[in-house]
Amino acid sequence: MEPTTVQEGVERGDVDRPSRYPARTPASRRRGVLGEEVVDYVRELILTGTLRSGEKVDQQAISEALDVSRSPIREALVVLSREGLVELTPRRGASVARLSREDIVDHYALFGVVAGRAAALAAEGLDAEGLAELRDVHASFLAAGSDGGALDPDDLQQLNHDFHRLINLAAPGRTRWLLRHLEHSVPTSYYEFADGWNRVAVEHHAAILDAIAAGDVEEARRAMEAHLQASGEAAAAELAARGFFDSDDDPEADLGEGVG
Amino acid sequence: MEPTTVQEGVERGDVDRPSRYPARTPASRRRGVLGEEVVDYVRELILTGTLRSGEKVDQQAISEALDVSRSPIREALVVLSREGLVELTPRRGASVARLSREDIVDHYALFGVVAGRAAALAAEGLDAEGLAELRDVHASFLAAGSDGGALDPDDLQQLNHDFHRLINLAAPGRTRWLLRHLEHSVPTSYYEFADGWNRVAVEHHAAILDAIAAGDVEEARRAMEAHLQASGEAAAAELAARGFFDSDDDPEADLGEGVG
DNA sequence: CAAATGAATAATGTATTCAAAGTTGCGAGA
DNA sequence: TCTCGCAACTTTGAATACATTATTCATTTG
Repeated sequence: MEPTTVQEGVERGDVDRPSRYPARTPASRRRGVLGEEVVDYVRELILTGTLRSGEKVDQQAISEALDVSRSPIREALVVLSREGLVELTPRRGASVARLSREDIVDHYALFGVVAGRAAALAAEGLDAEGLAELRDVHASFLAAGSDGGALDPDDLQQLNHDFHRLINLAAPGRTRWLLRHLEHSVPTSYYEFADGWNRVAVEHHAAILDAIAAGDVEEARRAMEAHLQASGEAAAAELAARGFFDSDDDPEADLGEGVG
Repeated sequence: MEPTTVQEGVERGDVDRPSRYPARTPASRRRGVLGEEVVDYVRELILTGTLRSGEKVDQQAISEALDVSRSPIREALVVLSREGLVELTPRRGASVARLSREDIVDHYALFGVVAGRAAALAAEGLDAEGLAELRDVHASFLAAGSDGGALDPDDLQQLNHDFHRLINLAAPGRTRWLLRHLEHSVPTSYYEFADGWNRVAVEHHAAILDAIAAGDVEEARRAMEAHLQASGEAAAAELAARGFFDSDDDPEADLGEGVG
């Protein structure tokens, strides 16, 4: 790339900028997906609360942190703005979207409404094979949950994901497409199986599975909506713990621009 | 532009400045929004059937057509890929998404499910003022529909849009956000009031309005879902007429990859 | 002393350049 | 003649360069 980078002259005391944008250089730097890499990077910064609500997103800082030019960063910011995680203001760049707790809960409610449609369709016409697979995955999930943590969180996350994916397969392509996007633009991986959430999730999944197996369309929809609504509460709690939301009692909150 | 738009997010410090200098946004200022311009341009090319399903999107051609560099074009393609109108393949560029008739119908079904949620919320707690406004808009729409075309399509479109917007105001921010995106990534402006569609729409709107006014949550949801499902059929028909879908009689149809 | 003005600085949006991968077309060999 | 392979051409994706606008900061002025 650029071995002769001009790094001198940056002797200012901005030691906190690199801390907020941790350097990262994955070995798999394939060309053509750099933008996606940046998306994941920034999304994680936002969802983990490193970048606070309303804060300006510094393109150059990301550029230096990931050793990537601003072109893919710009594209990533466009993606994130479509996900609703950042706001683009024409000549003023990107800032972290001001999502309230209500927004998160609402997001999951939407998620539930759409996933409920998928569940209803699954209850209507899921073939025997699909149902068997679904039972299988649920059994594993159930076992893992009862063991009290025999599997690591990643596996639980995978099982949870598989459960939903199998159901969503019953839905048409566009529904699955929207579900993918709704899932990605909000935390699903980190929080979900902390505490006793997997216990709750297992029960929810059981209810959903039963309804689908019984061909009870309305109940499948209702159970799925309830499940994701509860997930929303869990997600909101987790995000709050991370300092994702604006806190009035936080005096250090105004790091960047004094907004409101 | 549109004085009826709900402006949100513009929270620049000085809110009430008793100034004699009214704000003005010159249309000539097209810097910083070039990407949006390209988005609209390409989207129209796709939705009008000029760019056919599966066809490659030529960045250089757009660049020359709009006299714009490839940077904003690239960003526009990212936006369109998030809307599901184009597909980005890592080193092979962008191609028009292969949306089937089923996809369009499904898209509107999703639209209906989400809008149905908004309608349900409206039925739950729309204030008197909002309800009055809604009745007002509907009355205008009804009159225009009965006249048999006294207003031009743009005005009808505007009234239709207002009707839905007023209902959606009862929903939380994220629901409105998703509805906006669902609306934009599919034809809503061109087809809707051709033929006798406005007659049908008026009836649907009446049913929705009645349910909301009566506070019948379930009926409001059902009526809204039915309305958008019907809209989906109309949209699919219009798109088919434009040659949007792959036609079997077109031997040049299979240009790209076969998508399972 | 506060507010306002203007220059200096930084950051953004867009254009342009560059390297790498894809695509195409032609010729050699079976 | 058909197929495979190689080289020239295209196009993409990323980096860099440039022009314009936002922001900061010191100075001035009432």
